[in-house]
Amino acid sequence: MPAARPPSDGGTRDRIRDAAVLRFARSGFDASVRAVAADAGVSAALVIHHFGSKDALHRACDEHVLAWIVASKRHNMGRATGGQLLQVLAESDEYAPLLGYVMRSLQSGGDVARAFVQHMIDDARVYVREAVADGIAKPSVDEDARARYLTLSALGTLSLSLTLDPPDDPENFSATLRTFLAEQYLPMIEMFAQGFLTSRRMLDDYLLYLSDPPTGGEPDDAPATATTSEEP
Amino acid sequence: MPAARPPSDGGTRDRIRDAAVLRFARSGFDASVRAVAADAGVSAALVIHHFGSKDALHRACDEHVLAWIVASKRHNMGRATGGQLLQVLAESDEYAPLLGYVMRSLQSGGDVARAFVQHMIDDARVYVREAVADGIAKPSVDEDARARYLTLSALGTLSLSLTLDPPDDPENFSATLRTFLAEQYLPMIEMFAQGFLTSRRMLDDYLLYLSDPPTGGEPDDAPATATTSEEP
DNA sequence: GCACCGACTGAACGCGTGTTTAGTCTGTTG
DNA sequence: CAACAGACTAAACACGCGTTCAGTCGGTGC
Repeated sequence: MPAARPPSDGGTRDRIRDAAVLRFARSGFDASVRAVAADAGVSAALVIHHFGSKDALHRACDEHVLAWIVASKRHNMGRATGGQLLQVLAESDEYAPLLGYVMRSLQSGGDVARAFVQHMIDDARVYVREAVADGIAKPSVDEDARARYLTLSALGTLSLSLTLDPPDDPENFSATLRTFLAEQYLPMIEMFAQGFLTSRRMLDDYLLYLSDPPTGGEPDDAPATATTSEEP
Repeated sequence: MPAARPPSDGGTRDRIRDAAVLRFARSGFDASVRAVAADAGVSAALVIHHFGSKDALHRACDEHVLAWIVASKRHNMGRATGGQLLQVLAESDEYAPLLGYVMRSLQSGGDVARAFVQHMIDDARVYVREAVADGIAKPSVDEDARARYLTLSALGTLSLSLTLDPPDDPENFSATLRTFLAEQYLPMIEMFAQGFLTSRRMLDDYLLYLSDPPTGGEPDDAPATATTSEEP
């Protein structure tokens, strides 16, 4: 007979899954089944009974978090521009632990990481296109590549920053994100606003180089009359 | 009696350490002591005999890789600009596995990761300062923050990219890095050359906001007379 | 010769892991 | 009531791990 636990709160299986998401976010995916079980207030055997194996539990957590990502994106659509999406999500204390799970996945790879990043890239593509149409952002030679780079860069910088000095309180993702932005927002926006180089020369040289590759097949547009440019 | 192994090549301890660096780079730091021992052609007990514990072996690998970083930086100084440092290092097949080790550390955190990143930041500071002095790069409001951001951004993007789709052959870092650059070089240099936004407005607004914070203590320079700017 | 020492090994120990087993309890269904 | 089903657990199992133990080898100093 279990002691001081609500006899039927909303499905023991879900409670175990939620506890697992939280524990994985806190301690990484090496956390033991027994630790998850203890968090959920059940025995380790019951975890296996409900999910079959630890791997299957991991997959169930992935699916749950992934479903949440899709749902919350649909809900928050239009409420924030691309750059502030994470911030808006993190503000909600309810969803913060789920973002912790996503950050863990980002460090470990796997399907959630890929799917999450792909969603972010798709969003970025939309936001960037709108920004270009509104005259806020400069156009790019390859919009898809830029959206991908911007996303990988933002998430990679955040992930590496968190890995290098882990936050004191991984639970409160909102505070963690604020700390990160307080450090990186200035150089980031400076880069966005004015770039880094004083001239377009390097870019133009590389574009020329692309249109006249030194080896392999020919490109798909320019007739390529210029060489790799050596005059000033 | 050991069978077909050179009786004295250069110290068994060093051979074990080198094997460990390689194995950790390939399989991560969860690789077992027995696996390292098998790679080195010795027994697991001998590994412990020489290093005391697996943790100590890990630390020895860290120190070795760290020492290599310092030495090779000293050697390669001036041979490459900041952005191409990694590329130059990766070209040398001899050092490629060590870079694999560094990338693993970047994903796992710890002292090597911090020290490596700090070295890269220090280098970036120098290179950026020279670039600004030569008129190649635009000056920044906070040069240190920019050097830090540029480094974290570059390494974070690379690390995340490698985590999301791990290379087929983690051994030769050179090919891996070429693949990465082939995908990301264009949007990267585009960002460096022209930035992203069409106007400095967001940056200037943020600078004004910094000089007149809405709460807490006052800043250290401007007398802060402007509000948070709402006119065009 | 003989004692000593460090390199080195195979076998074992202790522990934590994921998983299985056997069984108890509770609610439902005939 | 009897029979079944599923939630749930304590105990055990099998395994891989880092580490320890007891002992063998080969070289060196006396």
